[in-house]
Amino acid sequence: MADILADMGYLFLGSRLKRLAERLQADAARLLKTSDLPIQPAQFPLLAAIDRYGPLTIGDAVEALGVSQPAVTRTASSLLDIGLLAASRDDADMRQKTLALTDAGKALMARARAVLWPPLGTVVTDLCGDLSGPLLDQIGQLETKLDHCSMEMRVNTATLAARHAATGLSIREYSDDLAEDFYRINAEWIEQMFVLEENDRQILSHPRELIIDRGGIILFVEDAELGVVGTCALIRIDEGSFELTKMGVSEKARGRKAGEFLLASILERARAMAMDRLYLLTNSKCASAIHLYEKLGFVHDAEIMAAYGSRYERCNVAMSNPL
Amino acid sequence: MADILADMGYLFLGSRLKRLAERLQADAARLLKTSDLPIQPAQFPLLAAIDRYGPLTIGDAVEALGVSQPAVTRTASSLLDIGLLAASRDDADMRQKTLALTDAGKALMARARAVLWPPLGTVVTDLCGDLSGPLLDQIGQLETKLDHCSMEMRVNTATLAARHAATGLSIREYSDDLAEDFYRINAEWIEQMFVLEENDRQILSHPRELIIDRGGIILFVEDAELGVVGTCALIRIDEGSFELTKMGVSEKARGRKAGEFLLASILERARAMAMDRLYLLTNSKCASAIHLYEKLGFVHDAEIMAAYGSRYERCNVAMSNPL
DNA sequence: GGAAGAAATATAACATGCTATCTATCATGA
DNA sequence: TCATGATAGATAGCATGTTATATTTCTTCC
Repeated sequence: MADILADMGYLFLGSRLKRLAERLQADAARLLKTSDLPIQPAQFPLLAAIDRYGPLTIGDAVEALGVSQPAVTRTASSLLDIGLLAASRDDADMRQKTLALTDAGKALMARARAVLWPPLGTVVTDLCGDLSGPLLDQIGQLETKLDHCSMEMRVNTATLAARHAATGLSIREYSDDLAEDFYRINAEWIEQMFVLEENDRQILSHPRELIIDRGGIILFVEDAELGVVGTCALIRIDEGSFELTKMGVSEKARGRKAGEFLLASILERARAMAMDRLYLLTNSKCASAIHLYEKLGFVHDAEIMAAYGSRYERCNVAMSNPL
Repeated sequence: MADILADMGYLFLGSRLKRLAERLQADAARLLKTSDLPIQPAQFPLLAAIDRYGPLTIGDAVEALGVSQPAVTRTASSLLDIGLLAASRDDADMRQKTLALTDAGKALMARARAVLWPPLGTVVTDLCGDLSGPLLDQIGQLETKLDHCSMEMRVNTATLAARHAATGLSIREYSDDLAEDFYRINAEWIEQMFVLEENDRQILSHPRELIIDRGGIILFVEDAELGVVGTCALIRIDEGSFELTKMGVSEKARGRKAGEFLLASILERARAMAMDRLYLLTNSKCASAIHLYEKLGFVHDAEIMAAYGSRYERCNVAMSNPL
């Protein structure tokens, strides 16, 4: 089914912008919730305006926000109710009401500036920086990008990345010049704990053909000094089923949460792909890995074990992620 | 007071898009009303989708519109209520509901295609065609344009223009190569009925300096065969007051509503400029002009007469427009 | 100094988007 | 064949935008 709003072009520009805006706002609402900033997205601009310009009357805020006066009045009321704003009547003019941030309001804005704005700003700037051409084209491109990976996921990933950047770690996408690293890192731990099965060798030797080209993903974690120190793959098994596999972190880089960073990153990507099922197969000897899987939401799954357990000799544990 | 949404750039992109979208939708609502299309702007995409793709189930429509299922269900219900859509349950699957246009719905869409889409499409395409650069810049440019003249006004003007285009008339903005026409057309009628005062001569000789550069407007009406046959100006007297003046149509072009077209066009522009007061000064000898002024909303105004009546020798009638 | 109009907010009513959840029907598998 | 889960749509409830209008307070002018 085609998209009528895109089909009609400029004629339905208003509806299309609204749809895009709602989508961004819905993501913003979820981000505010996960960042533990207990406000609604529409309340943010008013707080930001007062934070930036100092105390404002309702009328000032109407101008600063560019929305209707009743909208500002309602937003202000709700912020007064939850104690983020305080109102004072001016002696000079008892009609006016001056809104100022309370300490709680200041604290909230400080937190927002610290934890939400940096990743959000980066993500939106990057997202829009790539766009080009006429307005409608840019909107179409933006919609396509968001279809592929929502704003929320992008911000979560960026947040995670920022947290680890401080420790010198960063995530890289697959490219052919990383194929060797993919082999090396996995061969290292597999040979140490088990034996390389033919199945392993095939996949490790042909990552582009057997993983990427079939709709899978490979990510790497790179240390600023040590280079590429970890990798992990999602292989598409059938239409909506993916297997998380070939996850390894070099011994020299252990103990720095590189594995957690990698796994969390690939899970973000997985969630953005609307897959039905994500599972993994491993062995009870890999206790620390299993602990990590559990930490990030995987649960033991007998059904998966029964269905796929025979694919590797070494497999005796199966887990799935509810996504 | 600055605009916080613009100030914060990409960070508040969602809110900014929403504001812009609401603005366009509000204008669309007014246009639907004035075009006597008794529906809400959000109902339009559903009708258009069915009109274009044929009968749809609710589920199909969800895909086509790209909004949530409850939104589609509600829109469909309201359109069923007012008789523009008809629903039928499919024998094959009693859960599904197929929506089709009724005769009334088809008639409405036909009318919309005939009277609303052409001017709306033209206006939005023109408006967005001029935009360039990154997304935020284009949004800013679009906002500025709409501040200057709303979507609704632009469409009304375009509609008017289309109606007159059929008779070979079109409106042109001031440009320096039309300065001669401005002088010629006004000198013609003034000299015929009165005498050219020094005041007139100044203004007619320096339209850019004395009108355009001071925030005023000059429009011309052009005939496909006869060339420029009429003109009219709005002069800014002070901050919010404008005087409509120097309106004339060549004798050879009378009787073709060129004057009405011109005056209606400049009034559209005037309304878009949020002026406090718009008045004109004329003489009771100009009976047909006064009739036209009255037709388009001007009323006799003694207060204006008292305040400004002495500016021209020939003035004995003052009128103002409530805008 | 008091009435009238203007200005700053508040309130009401409605349009529309969303998420979450309910209901009715269909499809599937023991 | 019937329970069970999936699917299509309906409903409830909220967020947030709008316009129209009411209320309170100020300003201005006779």
